[in-house]
Amino acid sequence: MFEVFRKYLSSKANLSDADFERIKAVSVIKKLRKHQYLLQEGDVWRSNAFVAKGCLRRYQIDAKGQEHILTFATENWWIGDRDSLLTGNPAISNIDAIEDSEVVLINKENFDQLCQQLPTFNEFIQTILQKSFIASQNRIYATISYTAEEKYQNFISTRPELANRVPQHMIASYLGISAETLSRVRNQMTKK
Amino acid sequence: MFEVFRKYLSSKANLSDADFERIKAVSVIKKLRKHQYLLQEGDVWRSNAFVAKGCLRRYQIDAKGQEHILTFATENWWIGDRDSLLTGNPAISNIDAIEDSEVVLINKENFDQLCQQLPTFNEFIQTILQKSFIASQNRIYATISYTAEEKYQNFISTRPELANRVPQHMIASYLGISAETLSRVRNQMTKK
DNA sequence: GAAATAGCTTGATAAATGTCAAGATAATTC
DNA sequence: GAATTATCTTGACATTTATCAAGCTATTTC
Repeated sequence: MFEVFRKYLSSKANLSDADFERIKAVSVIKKLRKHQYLLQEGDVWRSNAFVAKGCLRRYQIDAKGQEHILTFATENWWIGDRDSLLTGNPAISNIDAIEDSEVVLINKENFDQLCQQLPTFNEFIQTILQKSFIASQNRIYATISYTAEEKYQNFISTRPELANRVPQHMIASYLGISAETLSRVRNQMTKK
Repeated sequence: MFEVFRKYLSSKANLSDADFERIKAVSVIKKLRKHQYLLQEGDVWRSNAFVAKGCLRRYQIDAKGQEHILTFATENWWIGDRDSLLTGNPAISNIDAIEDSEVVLINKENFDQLCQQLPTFNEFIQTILQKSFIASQNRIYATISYTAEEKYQNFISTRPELANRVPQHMIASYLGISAETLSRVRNQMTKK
C-alpha cells in the first residue's frame, strides 16, 4: 500500500529515492474494516492520514444525537482532525471507514520533520492546505446560498466520485438537508 | 498606520528592527471610504491585505443578484481572495469597506519573499492559514446543523466584536438566513 | 434642517424543507 | 439462504424560514 502513496507523492512533488525511503520509514499502514473508527470523539488526533484505498468520513454529532458529515475522503485524499492536531485538545469529530480501507499514517512529529527536511514535500503540503481552505469557503457559499437541489447538483459536479459510492443519507448529511428531501430532489431531477 | 501593523506583527512573530524595515519597505497603505471596493468581481487579486483600521466584507453575488457574505474583517484581520491569488483567475468575490478603513497591502511576490526570508513571519502566516481553515470548517458545521437562532447565538459568541458593529442584514447574509428571520430571532431572544 | 436613504421591525402569506411512518428493495450477516 | 439490517422512496402533515409589503426610526446627504 505504500506504493499508492509513493505514486501519489511522485505526481505532486519532486522527490529522490532517498526522500521516499525517509518518508516510508515514518509511514504506518493501517487497515480499517467498514464502520471501524480511525478517530473517536474525545481522543486526541496526532497524525496525518493519507487514504490509499477505500473511503472514510469525518463527522460531528450534535446535541440531538444527529451526525453531520464534514468531510469525505477517498483514494489520494488526506483526512484528520486539524483542530485536535494543532491544539492537542480532544477531538470533537469522529472519523470512520465507509468501506474497508487502508490509510498511511504519519505522526505529527515525523510529519513536521519531513516538511522541514524536504522542501518540495513541504511546498505541496502547503498547497493542499491552501486549496482545502478555498474549497471550504466555496462550500460555505454553497451552503448559505443554494437550494436543496442546487446543493445536490453542485455536489455531483464537485465530488462526482462520491455520488454513486456513498449512501445518500450521508450525502444529505454532508449537504445539510434531510435524506427525504434529497430523495425527492433526485426524483424531480430525473423528470426533467 | 504601519504602526498598527508593526504592533500586530511583533505580538505574533519574533522580528528584528531590520525585519520590520524590510516589511515596511514592501507595505502599501490604502485608505478606503465606506462603500469603496478593495476588490471587484472580475479583477485579479494579487495581494495580501491586513486591516489596520475599519471593517471590510468579502461577498459573492448569486444568479438572482443576492449578496452572500463570506468574510468580515476588522482590525488585525487579513482579507483577500485566496482563490484568485493562488490561481491568477479573475475573482468571483467582491471586497468592500463597511466603514472608512485603512489596509496594509503587500503584493504576492513581496509577500512570498518575506515568507522565504523571515522564518518566523512564514511560520505565523502558516498558522493563520491553519486556524482559518479550522474556523471555516466550524462554520460549515454551524451552517449545516444549526437553526436560525443557534446560528445567531453562535455568531455572537464567535464574533462578538461584530454583533453591534455591522448592520444586521449583513449578519443575516453571513449566516445564510433572511434579515426578517434574524430580526424575529433577536426579538424572541430578548423575551427569554 | 429637509429630504432622501438605509436599517429594522412586524404582519400576512407562501414556499421550502423537515419529521414521522410505512413499505419496498437491496445488501449484509450468521 | 434465511433473517436481519440498511437503504431508499413516498405520502401526509408540521415546522421553519422566506417573501412581500408597510411603517417606523435613525442616519446620511445635499
